Amino acid sequence: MIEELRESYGYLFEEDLIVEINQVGNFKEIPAGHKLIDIGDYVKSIPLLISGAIKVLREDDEGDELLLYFLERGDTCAVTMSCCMGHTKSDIRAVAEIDTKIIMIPIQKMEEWISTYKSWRNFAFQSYHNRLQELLEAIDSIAFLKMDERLIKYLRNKVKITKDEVIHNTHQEIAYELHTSRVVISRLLKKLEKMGKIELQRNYIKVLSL
Amino acid sequence: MIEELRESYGYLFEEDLIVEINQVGNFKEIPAGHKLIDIGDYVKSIPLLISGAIKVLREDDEGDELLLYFLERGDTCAVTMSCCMGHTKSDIRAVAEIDTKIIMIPIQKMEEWISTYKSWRNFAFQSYHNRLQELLEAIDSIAFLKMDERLIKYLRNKVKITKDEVIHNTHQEIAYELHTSRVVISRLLKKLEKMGKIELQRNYIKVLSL
DNA sequence: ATCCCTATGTAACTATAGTTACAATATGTA
DNA sequence: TACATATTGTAACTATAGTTACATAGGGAT
Repeated sequence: MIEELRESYGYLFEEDLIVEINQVGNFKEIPAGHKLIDIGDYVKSIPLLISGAIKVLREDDEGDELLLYFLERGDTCAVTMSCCMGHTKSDIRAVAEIDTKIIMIPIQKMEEWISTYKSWRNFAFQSYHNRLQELLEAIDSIAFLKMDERLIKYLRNKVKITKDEVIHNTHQEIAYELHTSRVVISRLLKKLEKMGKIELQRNYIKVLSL
Repeated sequence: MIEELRESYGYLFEEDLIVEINQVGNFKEIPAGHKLIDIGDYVKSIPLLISGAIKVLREDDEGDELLLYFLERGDTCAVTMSCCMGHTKSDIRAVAEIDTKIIMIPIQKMEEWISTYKSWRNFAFQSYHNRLQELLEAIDSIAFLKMDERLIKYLRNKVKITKDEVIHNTHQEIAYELHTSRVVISRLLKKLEKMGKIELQRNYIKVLSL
């Protein structure tokens, strides 16, 4: 397990820190679809991603969702970090998009390392930086793009994250993540199919050229 | 000037740091409407707000804007900080909403203090935390609210930030900040006026009960 | 006063998205 | 096989937002 850690974070952290993460961190394998953190949860540790992908979602009053962004190898969830340090409840939901390996770091260690390891501190700042960028990207999509463009962006991103040109989602699931209705998604997908960009099947979508 | 600094940041920073900020910081008075930072600018210093308010905006491909959030006393712009530390161009625009006093901190000092002053480091993390929250709020508004609700939220916020129940903006200006068209805003404002919530005049809007 | 520019009001229309309703098809299970 | 359930396709309609076009009005400058 320390080899995997070294592989993902060796270029970021000194050996001392890697060893310490290996000691105090809690290695976990998360199956696709499993919920890591929910809205309202008190968070006592933050995840470092070793492999796989985690999607981060926001919820409205009615309980409907909106996909914010994905976390990948080498990422951590700055929003969770932010909750940890502010000792507030989580305001996002995190769900494994594919099978994922993570190391959970307890909050005390996380805060301690900010003082003791410069590389960890830089990592923390860099994570915030990355998350701000992702949120700005999300805002751009929602505020500036129409649903058809958002859908295309979503499909492209899905292929990139899952490394699979076949998207294993129903129209309903896609509608949830884009915070719209199934009928709207079916309509737009059908249009993309007629343009020869995708191929629609039950329970999956094959991306041809987007 | 150090008194104003102490007033706004004394509860956050130790006296040593206050003195140092006073020495290296560049005190500036910004008149309402003045642009502090534009998209694409290289940023070599970050602002600490002493008084007033700064609005932070995002731009789309066509050059149209979207208001993200306001900065107030005790705030700094984490997005700018993030650009500084990543040595990238600014991806937002910052404009004084009202007359504003700030102290500009050069980037080298900012990074130095992260190592030397624990209170500064906490401040930096707290700023990121606050900005993430504001961006999530912005996403909620754009993704989950309809234009009429967004407008009400906007008007309420404007009153709070400017501490003035009279909003000195044209419909066109409001439309820019909400990334919609003037006609839409005029329409919705007229509806609010008919409901007795606001009073419309040329060049300003009086908020009665929102 | 007259002129000009900006701001606002409003109608009519279009475009996009969301909703309702139902048919058709696929897939798994008894 | 027959049935139940989930998924997708589609039409028809409504709601919301964006666009175009033009009228009206305020307020300053000459």
